[in-house]
Amino acid sequence: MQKLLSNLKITINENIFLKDPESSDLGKRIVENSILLIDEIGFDDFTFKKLGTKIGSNESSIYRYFENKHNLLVYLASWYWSWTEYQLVFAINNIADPLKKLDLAIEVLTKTTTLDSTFKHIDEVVLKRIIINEYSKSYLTKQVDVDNDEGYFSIYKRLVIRLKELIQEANKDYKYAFCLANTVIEGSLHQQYLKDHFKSISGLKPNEAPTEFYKDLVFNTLNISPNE
Amino acid sequence: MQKLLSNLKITINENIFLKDPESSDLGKRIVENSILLIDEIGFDDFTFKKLGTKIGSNESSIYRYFENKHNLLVYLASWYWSWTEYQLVFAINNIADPLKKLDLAIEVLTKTTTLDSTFKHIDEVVLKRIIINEYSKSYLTKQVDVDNDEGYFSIYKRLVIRLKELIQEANKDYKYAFCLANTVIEGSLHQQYLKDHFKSISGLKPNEAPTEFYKDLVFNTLNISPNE
DNA sequence: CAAAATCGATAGTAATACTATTAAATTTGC
DNA sequence: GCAAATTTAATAGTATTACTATCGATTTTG
Repeated sequence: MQKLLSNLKITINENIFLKDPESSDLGKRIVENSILLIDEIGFDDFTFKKLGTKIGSNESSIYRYFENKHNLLVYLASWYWSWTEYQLVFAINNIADPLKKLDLAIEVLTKTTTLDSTFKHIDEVVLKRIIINEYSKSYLTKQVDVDNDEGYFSIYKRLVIRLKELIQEANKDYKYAFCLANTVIEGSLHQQYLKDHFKSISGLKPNEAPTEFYKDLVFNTLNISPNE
Repeated sequence: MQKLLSNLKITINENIFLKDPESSDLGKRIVENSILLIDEIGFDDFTFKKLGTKIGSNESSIYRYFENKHNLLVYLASWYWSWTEYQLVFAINNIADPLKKLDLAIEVLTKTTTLDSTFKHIDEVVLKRIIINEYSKSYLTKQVDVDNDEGYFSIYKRLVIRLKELIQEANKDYKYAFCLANTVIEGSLHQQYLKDHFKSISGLKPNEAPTEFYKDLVFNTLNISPNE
């Protein structure tokens, strides 16, 4: 995708990190290479020691940026959802028709991710793979309620609320707008996981995004159809 | 729920365990108490050592039943999905109308779980909570493709295929039967998780199951409605 | 240019996720 | 009913993880 804004900065809740990784070269290398390393060996086998070796730095230095690897994952996820939110906002900006807005929103939220050159140190395609493979591990924990109170998931929740409002705008009488919004956002990740690892029960072809499925699902459920 | 069959035995793929936990008293205590302990402290903090202490047995004895805690989780999940499959099969048995069958299937797959007295050593209500909180960790791993080849997820996949066929029976022309089947089964777990931990974006009330949402979703999407 | 902040290196700890061995207890097979 | 086979408990041990603490050396900044 092309640049949306040349000086766009993604802002992440300060509770998530100890020192802002955007504030130094080392911080950016931590973020950049943690994405590559988690993609390579998986979050479960990922350690700060291995990351330190990869970036030619020390384990203890990484601990000065993030309390632990869990918080680093929350940081990466927040970055991804914030980036996605920007795309959503730009996509529907200046569009008046609620159905067209909803159509574009589903498009942004379910399509295959492409590289955004605005952020040099972040590979969005690889990051998306991490979100698909690891995102649920960031909240399926015993500390989820504490983390939630700290605001760790506020960007994600804001995105769900945005989609919920677009759904409600498109059909004022629909009773399950929140459930449907969650279905599209989280479900889309799951469908993409199935495509790669559970082919026999996935309804998607190797290079297909679940976009058409979700558009059909949402517009039929709301009993409306988007004006083309 | 009442007994379906008094001598029902849930059969689990032999690759998942080293020694069948149903074959001994210790094995049953391992299964029974692992459910309670995982629910209590979460899968991430759960260890065989802690389980050994809880059942007054030894870590090394548990390792004779399961290679590691990951396989134990796969075992518990297989048990849950197999049990769910039985409920589904019995619910739609002898029903001819495809729409009524689909309606009952959604009911079974999305409703709140209640205790089944057929299995004395397994608390299905607690097990369901584990499935909601931990199931995705059983496949979001780097070994997922190997595990899949070993048949670790075959019961789950069979359940998705059953629902897909019911969907297709209800509407022969619908193009996304697999995507929709996955949406109902996996999505239902996610909606129940949100209800407990992300209230502000959950569309469900504290004691509400997502059943009505999914019935509305499926029947509107398929452009049909169940005959009552 | 001095003070403050940052970083790398090293060391250390408790816990985890196992494996191996051995002896005691229990089950079974005849 | 007893010997053989199996199962279990107990102990010990290993490599790795997930940190914390300390301490110079280097870099940044005011």
